Amino acid sequence: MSSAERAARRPTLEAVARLAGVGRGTVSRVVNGLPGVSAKARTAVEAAIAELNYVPNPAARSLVTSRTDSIALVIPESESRLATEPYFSAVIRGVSTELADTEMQLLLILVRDQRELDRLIRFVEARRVDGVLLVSVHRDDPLPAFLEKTRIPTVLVGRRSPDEPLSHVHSDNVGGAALAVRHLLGRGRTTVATIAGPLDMDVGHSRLKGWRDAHAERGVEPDGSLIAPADFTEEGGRAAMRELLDRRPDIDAVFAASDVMAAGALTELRERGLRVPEEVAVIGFDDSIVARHTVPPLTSVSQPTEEMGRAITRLLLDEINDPAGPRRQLTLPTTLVERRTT
Amino acid sequence: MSSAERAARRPTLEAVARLAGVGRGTVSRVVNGLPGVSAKARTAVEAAIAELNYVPNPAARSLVTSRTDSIALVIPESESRLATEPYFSAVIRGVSTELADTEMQLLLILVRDQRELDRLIRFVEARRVDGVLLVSVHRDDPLPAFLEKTRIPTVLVGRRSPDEPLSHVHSDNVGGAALAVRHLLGRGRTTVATIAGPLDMDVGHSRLKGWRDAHAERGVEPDGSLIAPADFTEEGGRAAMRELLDRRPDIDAVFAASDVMAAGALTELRERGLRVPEEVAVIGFDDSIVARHTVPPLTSVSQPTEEMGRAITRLLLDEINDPAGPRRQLTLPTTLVERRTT
DNA sequence: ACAATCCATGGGAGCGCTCCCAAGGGCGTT
DNA sequence: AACGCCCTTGGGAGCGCTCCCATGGATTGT
Repeated sequence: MSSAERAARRPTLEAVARLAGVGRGTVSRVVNGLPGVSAKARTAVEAAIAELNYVPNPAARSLVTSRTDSIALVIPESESRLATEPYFSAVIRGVSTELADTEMQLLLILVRDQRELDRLIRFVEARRVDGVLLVSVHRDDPLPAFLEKTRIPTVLVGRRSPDEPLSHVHSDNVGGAALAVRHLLGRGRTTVATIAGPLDMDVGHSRLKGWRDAHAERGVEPDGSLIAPADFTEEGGRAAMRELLDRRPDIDAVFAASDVMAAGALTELRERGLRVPEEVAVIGFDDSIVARHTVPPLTSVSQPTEEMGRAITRLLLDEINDPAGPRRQLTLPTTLVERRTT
Repeated sequence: MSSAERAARRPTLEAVARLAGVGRGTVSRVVNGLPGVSAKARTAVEAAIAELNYVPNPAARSLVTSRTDSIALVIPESESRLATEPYFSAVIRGVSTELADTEMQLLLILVRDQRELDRLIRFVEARRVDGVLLVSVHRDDPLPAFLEKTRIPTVLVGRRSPDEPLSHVHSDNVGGAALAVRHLLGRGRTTVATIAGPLDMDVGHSRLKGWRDAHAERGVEPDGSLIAPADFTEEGGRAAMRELLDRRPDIDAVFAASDVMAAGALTELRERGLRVPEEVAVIGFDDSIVARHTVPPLTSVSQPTEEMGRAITRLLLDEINDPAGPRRQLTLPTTLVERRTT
């Protein structure tokens, strides 16, 4: 059976070398696009590769180079968010696009409980990827620290705090939020509340800071009763809106730190019979598809989500190629997209 | 530097064997949970593994076993759909959940253009995964045929046609559609149009068939003017609704083959001042989050998307373990979720 | 024309693991 | 007491590739 097995087996470098009448080294050089191969040899090898339909065995390559040619995208989020947030899809698309002209592959790892976390840790320790992209970081998330310790190339989307040491990409959350609030204030709204994101995340803090900054520019110190933090979910946004309205019936505008939360707020406003935007103006953040679907369509701060996916990928590939280099970071601009809620 | 390098390098099986005072074979047996190891040897090996923090090198293992311990989830869709369809996220969650107590990893591969397709083909030919999950199959998609030819374990979500030879999982599209239309007809609606899915996909056909079946049960042969196919996008749904209304102003109900298309239809109805559900009732399909967000909230046929993700994964793992066995297939039930559009 | 270079080339060594077989030790049987 | 069996064990061979070095031929300079 040995010869039959051998026939069924995929061709190896060796087989190509024999057929092309050259040595293994030469084939390897051709396959990897390395210099130092004569035109004649290259042609012969290429013909042999085509004839045998040769494809290199990645495991064998990986064993000696100790590269895996793949990166992991880690999404540490509860069920609900991945379901709701078009944000993640956009990032995935960006990553995939940037990877398209690479030989790198994308591993998707959802971390929703301890079991999945352990699995990820084992995985990274086995160095089954060359680098890690981590989306949605919480202030005290143990994961970034773990990755840092392991010294595996890592790029975060977002950051734990303003002085994040790891490479990361984030959008100009402070600026974007200020943009939104400035817009509201500039149109005569006087009592602008905010549904903040989780305050254990830098996005939460930064968007809240933007809200504060815009007020400060006008010399006003907004009251704490105008702030209600929520958890980026729709139900959370709705509850926050309810709380805000109960506390401050005089609210005439709301800046929500995400579209999904804004959608929840809109539901609450509708329920209470408050007209949007006449009585209460609303602005969201993310400019996701939900913003186009609310009634009325939601004015929102747009961040280039897909571009963020591309950016983190680029930075990660850089870092993989030069792990000793400095950490990379990038802030992407935000813009205001006006629709009907303002 | 050789000794320094050696020190920095991760521990190998050999190192564990030395420390435990046993042979490589014994360590390998312990690591892989194989029988034929004495309790004493097992204990010694486990201690050594813990002390060295040993993690097996997957590339070395893969080289000899020619398994990769990973599967690919292939999503061959245009930008727009991945963005819009919560469907994909749900499937991903299901897959990930099912994989959680496995050592298998998930590779996500988006195939949006020829370049990405070529890349996928190379990838599968290099056998960089043990199996493939393919979502969203079109009738003449070359991919299933390619996978079949390559003889790599494959499970489809959906099917090319009712006699799909490859393993697959799909929901009861015919039954679900019939459920919806029966509901409409049962409530006194007389002119039930349908916005069909792409007719080059089995889902498109099957849901259309369900619409026909429910009419047939009542002995009516619905007119072709009540059918408008679209492409599962919101804009497509809206255009189809427009067309339908222009053709048949007497329509008093619409069954859309997806929630996203139903959302488009609602927009068009609102624009025309037609009240939902009073003048026109609407039912969607998928019961995705968009169904909860339309105004009014959309009645929809629910399919267990996350369960589909789990199911395809189970079937794929089966098929990987027993590639010679018969092809697997599974039909999952659908239910009607009533909201405010009926 | 001869030496000094340079470039293309072949192939040995080795990456870390699994597979498998031969060997050793303990036990039961007659 | 001698033999046979079974279970545990160690380690050689080999998976397919890259890395690197020694070799030989062609090229250039004087």
